[in-house]
Amino acid sequence: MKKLVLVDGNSIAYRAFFALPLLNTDKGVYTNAIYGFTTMLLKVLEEENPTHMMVAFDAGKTTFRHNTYKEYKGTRQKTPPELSEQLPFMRDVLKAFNIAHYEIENYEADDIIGTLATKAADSDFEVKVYTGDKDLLQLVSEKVKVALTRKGITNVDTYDLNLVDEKYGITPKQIIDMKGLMGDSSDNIPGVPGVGEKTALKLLKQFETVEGVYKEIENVSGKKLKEKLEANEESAYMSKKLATIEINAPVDIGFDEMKKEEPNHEALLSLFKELEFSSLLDRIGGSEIVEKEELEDLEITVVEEITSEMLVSPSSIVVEILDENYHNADIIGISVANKKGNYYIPTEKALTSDVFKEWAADKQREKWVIDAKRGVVSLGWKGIKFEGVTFDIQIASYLIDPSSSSHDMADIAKRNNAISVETDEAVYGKGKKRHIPAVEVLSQHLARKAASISELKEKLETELKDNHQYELFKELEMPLSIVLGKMERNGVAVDKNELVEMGEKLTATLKTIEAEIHELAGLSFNINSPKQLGEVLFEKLNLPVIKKTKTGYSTSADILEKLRDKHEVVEKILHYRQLGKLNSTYIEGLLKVIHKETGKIHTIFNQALTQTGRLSSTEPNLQNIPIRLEEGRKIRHAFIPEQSGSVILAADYSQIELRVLAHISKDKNLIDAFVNDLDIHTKTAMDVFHVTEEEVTSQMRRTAKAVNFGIVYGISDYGLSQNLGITRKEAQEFINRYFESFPGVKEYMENIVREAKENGYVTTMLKRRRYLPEINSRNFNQRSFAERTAMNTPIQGSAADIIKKAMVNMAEEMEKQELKSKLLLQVHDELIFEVVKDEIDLMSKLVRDVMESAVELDVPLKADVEYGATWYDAK
DNA sequence: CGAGACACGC
DNA sequence: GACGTACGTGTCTCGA
Repeated sequence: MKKLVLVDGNSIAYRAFFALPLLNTDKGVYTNAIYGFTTMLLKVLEEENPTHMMVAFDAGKTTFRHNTYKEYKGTRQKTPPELSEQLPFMRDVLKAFNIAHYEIENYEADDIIGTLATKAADSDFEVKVYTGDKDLLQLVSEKVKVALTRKGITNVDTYDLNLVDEKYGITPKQIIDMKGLMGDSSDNIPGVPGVGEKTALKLLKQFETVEGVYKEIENVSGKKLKEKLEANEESAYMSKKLATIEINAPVDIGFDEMKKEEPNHEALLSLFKELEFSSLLDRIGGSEIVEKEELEDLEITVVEEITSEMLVSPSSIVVEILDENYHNADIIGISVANKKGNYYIPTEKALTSDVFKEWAADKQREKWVIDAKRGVVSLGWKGIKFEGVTFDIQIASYLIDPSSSSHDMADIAKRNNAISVETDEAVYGKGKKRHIPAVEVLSQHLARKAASISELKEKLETELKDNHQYELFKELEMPLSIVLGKMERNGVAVDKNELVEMGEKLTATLKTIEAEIHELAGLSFNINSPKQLGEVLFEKLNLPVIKKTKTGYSTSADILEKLRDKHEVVEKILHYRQLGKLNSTYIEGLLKVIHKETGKIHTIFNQALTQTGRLSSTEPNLQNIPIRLEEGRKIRHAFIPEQSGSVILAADYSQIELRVLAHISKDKNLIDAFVNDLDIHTKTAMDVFHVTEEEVTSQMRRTAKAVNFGIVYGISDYGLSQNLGITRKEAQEFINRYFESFPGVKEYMENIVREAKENGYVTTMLKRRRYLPEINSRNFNQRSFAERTAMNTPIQGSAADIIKKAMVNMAEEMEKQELKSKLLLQVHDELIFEVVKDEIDLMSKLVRDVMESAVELDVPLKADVEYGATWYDAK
């Protein structure tokens, strides 16, 4: 069977351009549309495996349709130059793929496709059309299917006769009539004003065509509608004509010319390289070739015996661990680079060498590293002190631009044009294939890493200084990494039996609920499968479908919440979900990560990940232990002090983000509220609803709280509406009223967006930086998102700065006073300590003082301190 | 093995 | 005129 794939080139290019962020190459060539277009081609070739293929483009500005209606596409904005400059590259891509492309004066790509699809169907081809334009659905027939881009570019819905009927309830031919009636604003086709998709479909069901409507116009129900139709009869006929795809365009390309040939592999490789499509190079199997030609062996010494001459100051050092999790993991090799040379030290040699250990522990001998914490903690587990780290290139890279996809050595080296370092994945493999390579390979790899640290240290240091971030680096993040390392290494004690017991109870309850659900549903199924659950709820039990996801019915908690009183099984499912989450993530999850030797839990804080400057925590994530619902909160009973008699002390900042907002916006009203220590949500409610304190209802306070939440997290009117279960309009109204009450905040929001547009980035109080390239995007979504980010990042990021500062100050103070208490965890606005009995009073006061004085603001900082026998009791 | 749905914290 | 909307981590299912 012959199979012809026809692609609407302009339409796909447009979709790709607006769907993807504005990527560009080192040379400044924009590539997002080319990239999207290319991934789509790859996918089509893979999935369709066509015998014939052709991409049609529009030619010129005017077409025969302009003779009918000179305003055709009159409202369409000019193609942005960032996109038009990409179009020639797409033709290059097609050429390399050996795919035909075609255009004719006076006709649109649609018409070429329509003509060829019709011809091909007659010549026994199976035809598939790829486009982002719904108009093309009129071409669907027995032999012609239309793949319509859905979200992004590679995601498509394939329309055949059935699907068109299902979605619209009409035949493909009637699509034209639909457009005739409703028009198309994007093409500036007028249609009948006041008639939208719904009305058009209703009319077509009754009268079949535009002609049918007018023939029996007296039978149209609704006086207004009839009037509108009568007044715009001419427009309707013209619109139908405009929307009709020409199937007899003067196309002079034969099917022979569309035969799909093998791609020109070399041309593709060089093109992808030029465009910097590294992930696509992988897909066409070109990455090995690329890397090999770059690497030249570095001169290294494999160390037999460590001498102090090798370990001069400063030295760059790499302590390599295969495992992502470095707690008590094997060190597979160590490399050192300095002015004496590049050294590879086999692990055993290093760990048993007194020279090495002495050097490592010597604060005076400078070390430059990548991911200091990783080295310090892993050597710590081996009983080796590692001090004197003055430069961590990972943290530097993160501070310079947190948005970089990763801050590992291969990445940093590549970004900064340093000597090339292979990716860990290329050297070690991934998944099952991960392994330690031969020593020649390993030593090269590690030596290259160490050498690139030396090579780049100064460059990044200068960049930090230029950005006024050196203090942030040197005085905050570097010392913080040591503090975090100690917290991780120390770990948190847990009551294993408590967890096991809770788990047993949960498992039993879950079994009961499961049985009840199966009983109520009348069949046994996997409640954890949203797919099966959806089928049971919406097909078997016929509950109303509120929302669909792209794979089926949505069964998320907020949807189930709305179905609560429709069927008693819903409540049970919600409960089952809640307990299931507790059991699998928290009980079983935590039991799994209890360390075999220490019996404690050792998380890893990622200090170089979030875009705002917050930390994150993994394996396990100790920043999302339940607290909101009592059943989950009980998990905190299992977090206990290591030493008997000690307590868990939790200190959290009260409203730190809103206080930061008051400070940076200088809003008088907000500053007053905090200076007078008011309940901020009540105060907001009073202002937004124009009521006195006594008149504030709990509902009002709840709304005000959600508004404050929205301000802090940078959510949109939509987000707020979802949160409160109100309409978007109402949400916008609340936001407006908020800004009326806090005009300084509004001014700040406007200024920060302007600043972001001018600089391309925003900063926090301590000069943390976040770039927002999308702030000037023409894509509404991307731009709006960047604008909200501009407003939010200084707030959330400054709060992160402040608590980090408090942590560093606290560690310093505790060391100075030689306290035995320990910092265990940080949860964004909260610090958790283990406090020995005779330090309770001292620590309670000290923690509060240190947190509240971490920085000086226009409003007071407030920290609440609580302690108890377990984390649960520290409330 | 990766993507998607879902749920937890701030 | 629609777009599809806080972040980060982890678990489970499901289809390739």
